[in-house]
Amino acid sequence: MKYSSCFAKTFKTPPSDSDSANAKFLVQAGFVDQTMAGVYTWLPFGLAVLRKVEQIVREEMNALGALEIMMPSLQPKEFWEATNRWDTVDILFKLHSQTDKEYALGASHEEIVTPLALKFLKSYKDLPFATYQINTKFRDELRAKSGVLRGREFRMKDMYSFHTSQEDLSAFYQKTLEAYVRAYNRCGLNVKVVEASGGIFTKNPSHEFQALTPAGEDVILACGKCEFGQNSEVATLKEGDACPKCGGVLSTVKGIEVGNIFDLGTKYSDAFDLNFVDENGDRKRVLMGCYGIGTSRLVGSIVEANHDDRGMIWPKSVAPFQVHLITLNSKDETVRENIMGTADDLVRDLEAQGIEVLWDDREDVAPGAKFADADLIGAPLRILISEKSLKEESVEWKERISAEGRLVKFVDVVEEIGEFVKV
RNA sequence: CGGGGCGUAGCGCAGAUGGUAGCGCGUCUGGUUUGGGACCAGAAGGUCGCAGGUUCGAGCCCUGUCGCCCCGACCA
Repeated sequence: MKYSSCFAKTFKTPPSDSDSANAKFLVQAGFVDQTMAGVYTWLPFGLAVLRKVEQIVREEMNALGALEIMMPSLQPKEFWEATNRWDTVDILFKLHSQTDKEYALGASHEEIVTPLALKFLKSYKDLPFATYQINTKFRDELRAKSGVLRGREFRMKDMYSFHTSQEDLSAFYQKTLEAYVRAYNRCGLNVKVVEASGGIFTKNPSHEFQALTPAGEDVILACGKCEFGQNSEVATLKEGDACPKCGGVLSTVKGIEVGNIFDLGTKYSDAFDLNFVDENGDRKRVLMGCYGIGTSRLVGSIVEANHDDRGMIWPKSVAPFQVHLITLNSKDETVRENIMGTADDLVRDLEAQGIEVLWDDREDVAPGAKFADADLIGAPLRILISEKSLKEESVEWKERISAEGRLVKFVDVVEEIGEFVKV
């Protein structure tokens, strides 16, 4: 993609009214645009990142055997009354139609997925199964804050599982927990699995996934060696204690909650009378689990955990594009055409291999502005073609995470980039 | 919803004691430039969040209202 063809440009000055890194850089770099408090438009670069994050999550859910569906955001009042949540969940957006019917905007989808299961689930032979969606959620938060970390409209993957027995549910719950850790790691995030209040000793366990970053609002006790963590609000342990799992040392760190999983037991199957017939012909309650990842929050968390004072530093796996190509102008007409022609060929070769490139093809822009934009946008690899590099039959190769660049010969560059983008 | 801060050009800001709005960046035109946010000349762009009120006169004073940010309570 040519920078000159993208309508969503970077801003030289960051927005004045934000303090969190994700709000500042995502807006300044033209990844998102704030429509109102807690509501954002995802622009081309931001959407590219969001899609990659969601694809990673999708792959991990598929690997669990879950099937993707899409449930409605506009939801009937009666289902929310059936679970007694219409009047008790205060973050629920409620709206009236022109004929004065009332609806909820989906804050969560137990009220949709459980009646859905009721239509198909009859026998133990239908179990277990899991289904999920990646969709927009609406929650009437009293205070939206911190850029995309807490919006009133946001993206979320929510999965629901259905089981005949507690053993089966617990086993799937554990598999999902492990899949979550893999998904976060693939997104370049270091997470701790934190026992939510009640913890493993209660009948219905719940776990939170905390992305470790100084910008986090939750204080957790985390093991330095394994993924164990405990929310400091419910902690029975303290800093310096031994990790109950691996014996490592526990220390206090800050985290952003990027996921939450619940053993729901029969809470929703009770509300909707969701049963199955077992091997003996007896009617029994279905057991359920639900599992959520805030994917738009995940994007913000990745920025919080991966930036410096000049801009974002995207992990390769979720970068909007792998290569940020810069061409510098020359006063010599022939050299200039050579630079642009070389860049054009390189882009074609890379894109033929499925490697995404942003080419900053602007000609009347000072070099410093292009460097500053590349740092701000944060693609993993910056490739520069100039009169200087042309004389060496090379491009200048500089990774976002390193301070120094080096020259790479034209004949080698496509292959080297091909190697670089793997992993 | 409680507390605090702020709404003036696309972005960032300035506008003593009320007198009819300005700066930087960006944008447009022409020219000169091109390795860390260039330079010269010219130009466009604002019912000062909105609604009332006080006044001869309001960006500025008063009342109300909407919005945004931060802290708190609550949450993926």
